[in-house]
Amino acid sequence: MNNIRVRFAPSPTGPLHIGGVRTALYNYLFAKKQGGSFILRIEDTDSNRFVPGAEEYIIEAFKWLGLEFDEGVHKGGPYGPYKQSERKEIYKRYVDELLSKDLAYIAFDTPEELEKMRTEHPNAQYDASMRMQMCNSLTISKDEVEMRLQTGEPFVVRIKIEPEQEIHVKDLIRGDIKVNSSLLDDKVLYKSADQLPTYHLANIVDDHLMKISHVIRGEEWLPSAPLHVLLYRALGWEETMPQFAHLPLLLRPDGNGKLSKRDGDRLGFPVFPLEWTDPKSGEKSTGYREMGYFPDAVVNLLAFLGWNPGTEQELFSLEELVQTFSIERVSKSGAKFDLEKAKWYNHQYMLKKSPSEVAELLMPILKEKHISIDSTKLSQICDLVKDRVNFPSELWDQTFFFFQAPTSYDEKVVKKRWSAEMPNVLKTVASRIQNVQPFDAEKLEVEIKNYIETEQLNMGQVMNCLRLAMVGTAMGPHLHDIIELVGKEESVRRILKAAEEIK
RNA sequence: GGUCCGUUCGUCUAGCCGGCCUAGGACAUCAGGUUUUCAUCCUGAAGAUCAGGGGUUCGAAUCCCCUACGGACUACCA
Repeated sequence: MNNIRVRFAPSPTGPLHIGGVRTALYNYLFAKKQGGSFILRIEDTDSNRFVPGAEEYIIEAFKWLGLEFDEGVHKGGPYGPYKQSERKEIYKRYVDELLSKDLAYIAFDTPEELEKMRTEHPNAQYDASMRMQMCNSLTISKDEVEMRLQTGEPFVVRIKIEPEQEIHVKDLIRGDIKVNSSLLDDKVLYKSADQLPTYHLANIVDDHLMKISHVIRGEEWLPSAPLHVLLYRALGWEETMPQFAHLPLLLRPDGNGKLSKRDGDRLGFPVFPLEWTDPKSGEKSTGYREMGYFPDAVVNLLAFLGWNPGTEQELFSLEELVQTFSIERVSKSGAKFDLEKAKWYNHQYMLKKSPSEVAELLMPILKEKHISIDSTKLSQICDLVKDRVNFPSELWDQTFFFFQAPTSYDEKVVKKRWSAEMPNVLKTVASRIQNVQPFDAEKLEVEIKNYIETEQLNMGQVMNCLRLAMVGTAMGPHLHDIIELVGKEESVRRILKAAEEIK
């Protein structure tokens, strides 16, 4: 382990959004490429928004994706605790330090007073130009501050931003960003109500204490990055400040805007890695896992939403991504999620699976239908159809005829291919295949083709009618393979039945 | 409104330290081919005047400026 340390720091306010998963993935790839550490920290400084189950969900999601943390809430580590609500005392120390250094101040303004200030001065913010008109330790006497504190009056601590300073944020993806400090407001760092810091302070303190070397996070944090730089400076940590990289956002597939849960529901793709049931409303949202996406496919497709290797290779395992990833190749503009490409990725990973792995995917569906089958045979079946499906759920539609006889015959195909002599042709085929030894695709093909050719029948017509008998419609893998796997007895039965029933 | 970030085929993007770009690849689309069928697969086509306008230069998608558009942020949320 070297000194590269990155963290993924979600707040447990609900299920993990797929954009968050991508942020975590980029953090992971960045760290692992350099042999660094990947840390999970839970940012639960907003007690009002806590959602039960969210933390467990996050951990399970990464387990499914195969992204393993080196340190974190669920496995500890040398820089714990990794949950901000358990670090109250730590933050308090630094709040006091900022206060004593006069780099922050105590404010007593009520929500109503703040509201009033904002309506009276529409373009104003709580900053150097405004703070002397507000109720805080800068405007009231020391004694009064003391008295208010004694009586337990709620307060917040705000950072005291020095105006007219030029702040530089160095971003690994976007380069140097300059902002004048006058544009920043005196952000709340700490609230007495729950004795917790806000994101900004907790974030800086934790990243410093946990020796985070690189902060890789979503673009929505870019506007507050200058504030963070100022906080590092105020705490005397600017020398060891982590490097920043702000990732482009994941956008909705149609129109513009940030990807949201609603888009997923409307357009039919998941925005969450795993299924999530809202504990309050009971509303259920599907996940990639439940839709039949493979974790390595999700990792692969997410990696390519905003990054590419610069070569023409598009299929990467997690290990290959680790080797190839570089933060410099992350693009600057937002990426729209493309459902079709997502399906294609899943298909590619379906193709990579062995017949027995695909059989494992089909097994639960068969079990549900009370169908039992020899596992070697099932593997053979799956080998025949795996290149025809994107998701495990499509497997049944491609294989049902191996397990049960068709219950109806596709009228279109009947109309196109059937003729008066077909019943007799089928009967002859049925009797001919009785004697095929061994009963395999190769021998069956010879026998059937031989018959069609010597009798000078129409190959397309006979084969399609035979398929109609075996499958019920014009689809599926090579017919001889189907007949072999369905078996002699059942195949003959189906062919004779079709000869009787199709008119 | 203000601040910051962004803008190459429908989508993800390559290219961006200027000439090899008549802008490359992938997904999707369409057309052929393979196949007894459907799917896969193979081949090909169509698809971007590089957001628009000005510069700089012998030469710009690539550098600079302006405009437009999009997004994020603008909470005692993260």
